[in-house]
Amino acid sequence: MRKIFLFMDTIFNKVDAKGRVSLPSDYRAIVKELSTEIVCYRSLSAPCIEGCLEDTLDKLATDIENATDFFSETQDNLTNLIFGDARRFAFDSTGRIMLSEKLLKHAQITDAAVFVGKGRKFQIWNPQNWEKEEARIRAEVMKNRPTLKTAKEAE
Amino acid sequence: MRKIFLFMDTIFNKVDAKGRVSLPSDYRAIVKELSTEIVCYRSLSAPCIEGCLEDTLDKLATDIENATDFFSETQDNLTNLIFGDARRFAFDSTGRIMLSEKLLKHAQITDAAVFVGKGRKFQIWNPQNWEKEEARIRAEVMKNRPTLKTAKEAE
DNA sequence: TGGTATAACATGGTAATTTATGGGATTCAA
DNA sequence: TTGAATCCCATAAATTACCATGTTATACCA
Repeated sequence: MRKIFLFMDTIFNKVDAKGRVSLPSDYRAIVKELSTEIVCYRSLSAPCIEGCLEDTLDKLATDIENATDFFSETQDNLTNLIFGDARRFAFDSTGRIMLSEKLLKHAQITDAAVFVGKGRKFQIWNPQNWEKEEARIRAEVMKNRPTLKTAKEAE
Repeated sequence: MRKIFLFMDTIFNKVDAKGRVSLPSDYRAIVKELSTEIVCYRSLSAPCIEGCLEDTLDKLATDIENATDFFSETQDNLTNLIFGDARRFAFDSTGRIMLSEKLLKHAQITDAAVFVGKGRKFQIWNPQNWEKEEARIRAEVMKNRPTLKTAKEAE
């Protein structure tokens, strides 16, 4: 098992009439090291789908257990939403997954999708929506370039 | 992985019609200690490509996780921008990588590139642009020579 | 020190492989 | 038995691995 798992890059893929999408090969390579499935859920903060390895959600669960006093009730509620929403998705022999109606609707995805790497996680966007979102983020980050230090203080 | 490695020197290489460039052999020697790949992304502050080992980004991912919480908006923005842009680049048996259109365009590279060592990272420049940038940096540094002490205080 | 042999490297071209994607067949369940 | 989900096959395009050559740098020897 490799030590490093990072979902990266921005990949545009088609969604066919059956709702099938190819998981980018880079992503598959990562997933295959650990299992045959990814976990997806509706993002709580944006009109997109979030995906990760089950390990990542497991780590989140552990973090909550170890820092119960740190987490507020609202954050606790958020985790409930995530675990209640999340589902495993396996990919077939050609590397495609079939996303659910619920997820596609939330992300407004019909015939094309963009996979955006986020390190331990990734997101799946409607291409037009992502284009706007990327511009927004870039503008915001450039306006006040964060350091890890200020990022922490800003919270 | 070796503990000590530094990307150094400035190396000029050609870029062929397919976007292939030889990674300088010194750089390859460093990369080979750990894997067969480097990670490249568009610099946030200059018209050039930045490259490093995946370890370096993995460390960044961990730092972001530790500095912000799972639901942080800051974390969202940072990870989208950095990991959404980065990509792995493997080199073939002759030591070449194939840079993407996106990266080449950002750095205005067409038929030649300059690799500039930066310690843990390195940059890839359009030769003319680098010539100007190097002159600019040198002039600036000479004008007001920084020390590590003042650099730290300035934060 | 000078000259030559050797190895390493950058670079051009081509073959082989992988990937994304469409379509059809098969299975399963309501 | 109808609709949906899964599996399998085909293909075009993009990516990657491989081979060949000239050039440069290095090592070796007289």
